[in-house]
Amino acid sequence: MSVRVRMAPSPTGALHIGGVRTALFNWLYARNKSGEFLVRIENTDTSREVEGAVQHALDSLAWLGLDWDKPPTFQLDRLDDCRRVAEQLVADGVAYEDEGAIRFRMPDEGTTSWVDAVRGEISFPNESLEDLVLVRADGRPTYNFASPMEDVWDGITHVIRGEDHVSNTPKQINIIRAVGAELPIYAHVPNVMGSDGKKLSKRHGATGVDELRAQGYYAPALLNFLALLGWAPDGETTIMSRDALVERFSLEHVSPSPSQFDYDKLDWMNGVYLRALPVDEYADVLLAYLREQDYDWDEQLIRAAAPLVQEKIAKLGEFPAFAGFLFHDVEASVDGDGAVVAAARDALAELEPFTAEAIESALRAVLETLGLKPRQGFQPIRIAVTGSKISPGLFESIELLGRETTLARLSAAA
RNA sequence: GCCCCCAUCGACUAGCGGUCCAGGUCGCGGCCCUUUCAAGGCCGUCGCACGGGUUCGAAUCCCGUUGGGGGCACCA
Repeated sequence: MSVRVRMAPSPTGALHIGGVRTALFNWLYARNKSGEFLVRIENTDTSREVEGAVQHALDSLAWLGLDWDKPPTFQLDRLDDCRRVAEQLVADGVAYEDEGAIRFRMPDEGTTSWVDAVRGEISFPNESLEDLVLVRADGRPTYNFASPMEDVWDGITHVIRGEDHVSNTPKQINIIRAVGAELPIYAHVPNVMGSDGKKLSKRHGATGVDELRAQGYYAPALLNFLALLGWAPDGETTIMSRDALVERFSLEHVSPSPSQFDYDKLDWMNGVYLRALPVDEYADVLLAYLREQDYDWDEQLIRAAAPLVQEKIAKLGEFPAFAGFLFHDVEASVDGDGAVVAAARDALAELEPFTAEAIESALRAVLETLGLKPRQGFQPIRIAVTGSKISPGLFESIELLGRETTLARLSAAA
């Protein structure tokens, strides 16, 4: 039988890091097995639904390059089917009415167990299973009823989900058995924790895919990083393309224990991906990011600045602060006495050609004349021109800025 | 409280009884390079939670302790 998996977000907010990681594992498994990856929206709790959350989740998946094979389905659409099954279960004597709701009669003795694809055998004593509400008094099915039924109807072969669902599994297994359907294989993947080992939350930093995107993380890098959270193909390989990830992914190598989200490592990996891009492509990515963030800066200048920053910044979001001086005025400031700055201005005033190479020679000559070491001499010039102690290469920056602006800033500082 | 699960450097992990006085990556420290910041190069630091077994032999298997996580809704 061909593999079919699904991700099942509830539309209650932005897609969370843990949620995409689970989606990613589903997707990788499906692609690895040449199976299908479905998206199902679990929206039976209408009261908690957030406007636009569905589209938001789909956008996040698409941004990461996770494609789905059929139009997304909605749990609420199967309300009638669920009710019908519940009534049948009542007729069969395995469910009963209780204050307007329908409850499923869980077995009282023995155990319910399954072989989890990532954790091995898991067993629950049936006496710990409460009789479960299948259909609420208002007629809406509950999650623990609708979810397994949809898995059955959709022909889901592998239920790959977060470990918070482990304790739901014995309940769902009993329901599926009661309707006489075949059980899927279950795989419970570990949770993603914050840097202190506690549940990932706002205080750890960005927790939504949209936030990560806004900070300038590059989708392929994030994908790679997320895949390595709780999974590793071997002990050596860390940088893997989408295709390599698909080719090597397996449930057996998914770790059963929770892992911490390490922003430092993500930053490093993002830098690795960004630096590896051909310059043109890097410029495209940078430009697209800035437009997405509503910067209306000149395209040609952005493209020209791209090579100056590619090796310097790990996240696209650093660009405005790092190279913004090319696009807007800076506050005039001096570091020490203005002598070098004034001398630099004079040296550049008539310089031809106004290229990085020529600028470097001219400025080095200035330092030589003044008896300054590069470290001492270039810093005041950098601060005058860029408004910051940290910047892209000075000479290239000056060339890009142009003579007029450069001289104006040097004069203002001197 | 009850139920389930997990346990290798600070972090992500490799390891599925001998090839491990434990390997890779991030981070961290040092040095080199250097116009700042990065990047890069070299070197280094740090770990099998603890206690019992099993075995000729255990990071690897079993039991317990401790610690951590998840769950106990007419939420998903």
